[in-house]
Amino acid sequence: MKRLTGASAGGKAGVNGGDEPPETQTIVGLTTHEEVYRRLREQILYGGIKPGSAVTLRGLADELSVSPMPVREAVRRLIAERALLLQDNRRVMVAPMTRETFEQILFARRALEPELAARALAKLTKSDIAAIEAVDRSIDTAMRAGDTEGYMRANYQFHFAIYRKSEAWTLVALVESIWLQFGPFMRMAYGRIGTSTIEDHHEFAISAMKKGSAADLRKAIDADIGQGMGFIGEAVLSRAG
Amino acid sequence: MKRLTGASAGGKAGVNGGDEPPETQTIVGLTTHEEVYRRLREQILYGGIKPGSAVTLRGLADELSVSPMPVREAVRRLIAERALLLQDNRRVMVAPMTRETFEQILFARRALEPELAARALAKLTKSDIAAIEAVDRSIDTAMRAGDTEGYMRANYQFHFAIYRKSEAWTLVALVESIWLQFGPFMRMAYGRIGTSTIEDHHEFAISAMKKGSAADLRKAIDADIGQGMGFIGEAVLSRAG
DNA sequence: GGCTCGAAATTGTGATCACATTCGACCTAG
DNA sequence: CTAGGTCGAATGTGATCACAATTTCGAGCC
Repeated sequence: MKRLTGASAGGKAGVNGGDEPPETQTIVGLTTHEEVYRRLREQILYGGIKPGSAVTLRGLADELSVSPMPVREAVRRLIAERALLLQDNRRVMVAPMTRETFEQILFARRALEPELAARALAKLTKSDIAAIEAVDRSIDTAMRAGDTEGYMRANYQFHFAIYRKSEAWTLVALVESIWLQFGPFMRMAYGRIGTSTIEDHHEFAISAMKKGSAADLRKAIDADIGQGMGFIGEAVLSRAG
Repeated sequence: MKRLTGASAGGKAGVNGGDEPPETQTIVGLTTHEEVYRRLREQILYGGIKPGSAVTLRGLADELSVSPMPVREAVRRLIAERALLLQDNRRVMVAPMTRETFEQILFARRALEPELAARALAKLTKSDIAAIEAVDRSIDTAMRAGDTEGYMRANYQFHFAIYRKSEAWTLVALVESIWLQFGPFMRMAYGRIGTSTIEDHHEFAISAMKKGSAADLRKAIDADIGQGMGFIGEAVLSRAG
């Protein structure tokens, strides 16, 4: 069972966790709900929580050994970002995917992500590109090993390492929200199909970055989106509407 | 001073407000924080809160005669939607506008909103169009009267009456988040320039809807965005970077 | 034996308290 | 008169309690 090591800044009212010395090795300066948020966000993004499965405030609180309060705030935030869905029963779950939602996410990604990559292009240094290449190699490794979560983490890093270089924070935030919404389904898709059949458009993207060609980079990103989302579409939406 | 009339569903622990009979005329079924959220959202969207001005949890709670708790959740949600900004001091304010943010919002609007309108086109009935025309007339009225807030409300209604008809909820949610981010600046812009000089692209949009021409509708919406955002750009960003 | 109804447990929501940090005003020293 | 410092008020964060609504599960009835 994971636990949030030690208390962070802010009010430490009431009894302490108990068995740990104060001032543990946690990254200080973060509020507890922020830490809970990041942890949940990762779990959702990399498929740790299956779509349709419900989460409860007290359950998560126990799991992370914190009080329900910071969990409430983290969950509320994730609901606002559409990573979680608040049902009419006021219960919280990972949102299921419909064909319509899927299609809209695909459109939004194609509209925003190639642009983001193009904006990043001018600001990419040699060492940035080298780092991105390294990430791409770890994608290949994970892919060949059949390590789905590793693949997803690396794939996320690959894309956002580029996008963040654009320094277009407003757009990056929009795209991150979109990724949160289809993350769980990526996991389902690769869990069903496997990672071995993925064709790699990242090579084209990297060579486009090296050439400094915005048009080629847009094309590569767009192709990558189309293929990745195609997988999800086939695997997840084949039977349901 | 506004107040949230009566208590809503959910725990009513401790002493009651005091002076009101139970079961007041409020819309029941809504949680308190949801109601607070909508109220704050409106204030932000229509410029009731000036950019850069700070809001406090207890301040808002007193203003609405609720406990700080639902305000916390509402504010947290608005922060996640980027309508409010959590500073390093952990204080909350309406986000200021920078040239970069402005430019990104403009891009995202142009990428998403014409598409949304085009998707709505097929589902628009005669009566829908008539209703939208009525909203457009109220825009004219407010414009001539110099009623900035009325103009903004009606303008918002005009756009989202169309967009919502697309039933593309995922995309609509993205666009709503974007509108929340530039709402306050629209108010500033019109407060400075006035509403009288606004050219009306809505007529073109309406005639495009009547003709059923998706291409024309896209063009009209795009032109409307360009003009509206141009106003904000000139008025708000003329001096600051 | 399958179904229904009711009691107990679980869950989300709101209120209140506790505390560390930060902001602001007032005061004092130069 | 200005700059620096100190103390009090205000604020965000987390914990705990209270309560209504929903869910869950087991006992009783047909």
